[in-house]
Amino acid sequence: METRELRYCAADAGELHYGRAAQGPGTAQPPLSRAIRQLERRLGVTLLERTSRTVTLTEAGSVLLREGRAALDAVDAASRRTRRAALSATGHPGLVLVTKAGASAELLSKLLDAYAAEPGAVAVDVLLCGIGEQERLLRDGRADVALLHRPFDSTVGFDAEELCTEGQVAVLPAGHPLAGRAHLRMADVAAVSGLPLPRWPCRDGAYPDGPGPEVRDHAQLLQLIALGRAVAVLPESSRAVLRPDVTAVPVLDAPTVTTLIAWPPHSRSRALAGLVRAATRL
Amino acid sequence: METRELRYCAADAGELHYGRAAQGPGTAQPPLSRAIRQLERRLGVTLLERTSRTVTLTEAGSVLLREGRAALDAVDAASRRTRRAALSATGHPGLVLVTKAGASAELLSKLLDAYAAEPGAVAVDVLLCGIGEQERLLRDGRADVALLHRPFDSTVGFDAEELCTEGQVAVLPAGHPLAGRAHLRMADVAAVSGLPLPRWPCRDGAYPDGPGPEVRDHAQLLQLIALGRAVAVLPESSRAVLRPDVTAVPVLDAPTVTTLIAWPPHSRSRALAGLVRAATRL
DNA sequence: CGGATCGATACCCCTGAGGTATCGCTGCGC
DNA sequence: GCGCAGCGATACCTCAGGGGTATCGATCCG
Repeated sequence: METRELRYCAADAGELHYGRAAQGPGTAQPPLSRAIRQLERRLGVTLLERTSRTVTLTEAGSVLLREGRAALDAVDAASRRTRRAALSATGHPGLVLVTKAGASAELLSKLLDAYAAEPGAVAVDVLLCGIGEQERLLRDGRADVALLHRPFDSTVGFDAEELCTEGQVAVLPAGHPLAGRAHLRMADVAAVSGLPLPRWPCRDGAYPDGPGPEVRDHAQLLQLIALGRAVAVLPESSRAVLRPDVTAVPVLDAPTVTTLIAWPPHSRSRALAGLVRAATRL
Repeated sequence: METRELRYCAADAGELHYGRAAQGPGTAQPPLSRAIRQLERRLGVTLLERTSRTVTLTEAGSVLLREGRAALDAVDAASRRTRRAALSATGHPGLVLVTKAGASAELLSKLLDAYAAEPGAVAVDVLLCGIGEQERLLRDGRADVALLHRPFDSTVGFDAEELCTEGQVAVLPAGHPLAGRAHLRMADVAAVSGLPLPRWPCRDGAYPDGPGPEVRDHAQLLQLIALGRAVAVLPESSRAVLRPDVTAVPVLDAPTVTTLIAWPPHSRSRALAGLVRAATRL
């Protein structure tokens, strides 16, 4: 199987429309149509059920979509990491660390300081990304290492070390009746009428149905909270980055959040090992 | 990057000889030479340092070799799993479980029985493989799930659940002076003169240097022990498969062995989930 | 110094991927 | 009910580029 075929197939299975799908890989509709037909013949499998009006994924097609995307990420990672390995040989041995914007800010700066103080430390580029994007960046080689947060992020498929565990706080508008309490329970937060929990986008960018407002990043979220349109439950450490017009109250029975440092399996870079060592020593 | 280029590159980086490397992917030397040159130009990276007599891997080349092999495995897995998904839709929904020959025999049969008794259980093919091969089989899609043993196998890159933990025993010739002891320590085993620990092959099939005999599987190992040419430290559960001419004595301070069930990340098969559930219930 | 070995190059052939035009089918609207 | 619009499949052409053979040029060995 060639990556071209995988790319075509992924585009088509994603769009379920040959014309639009062809624009992604930058080709025309007939080559795409032929390529998928040929791939189906070679595998002996029907990937797409097509009538002259509609295209639907078969069971096998959805497997190929999922596995194929992972494979394409692996191919991209091979090329990116090779290029970066060559760069680092010529004097620019950098690491790219990715984390969610707004999360673990203090931990991150301590980590960067601690690592920079080590002998042989290399430059670390920090990449701030949106919710759930770390996984992809780590898998396709755009990042070397990530800070993840259990239970929100999955460490599946990566190597990881736990760094710290913390409780969560409810973030409320400053003037809210509950804002004066010493602590809350999840039931209290859930029962706040008029302050629904916000909805975060799924991995495909779509939002689940529900009552809360749609949010995409921390700034949006905090603004909505300050406006009295939402309430959120966040790790304690995010207190450090809260605006003055919102208040944080510990939630005793919220699940604890574990911050981890994660990297692709079989990474054998000395710089990465040093960074992980610095992190676990914090 | 096309898989053809990756295949050529992997072959060449593995052989370090264009002529022989060309035989692997079934082509001639000139196309291979050109393909690698072109890949180098496209990536802007020197992969192989070649004189007119010798070929050596650069740092970047070894990164591409490692990452490229992983990517090729992912592509193979995509094609294999797609084919199997199609088969399972037409009535043959099987799982392939891989484990080291001779290990966890009892646990495995209990697991298979327990799973078979569940409603909706599918056929499970058991694949017995050599040391350290499970990882590869799981990664390239030839197997769906594996029984691994920490600390011998790595679970890096997979999802896993721990099943059980056990101590280890020293396996000695039946007539050996230590065979009568109730228990031993690692120091006792190490001090046994004339009975060195055997050497297992590395992932590339080569053996590390050292005094012990080279072994490749359980049968070989037990025969060597029975002959008085080696001693081994194995998990307790292997007692069940020992020959009568060897004796097992618990080693109190040997590292404990954890048996895990592992599967590729993001597997979403109902059958796999059922098998894992049955395993964790044991 | 000549032969052997190995990677690079030149040259040719031909597969096969891409593009344009068009067909055939289907659902929708008037 | 008929025509039109939208979509995937097909036909046909073009040509880039991958494969093969022969050969060159460099290097190591005897």
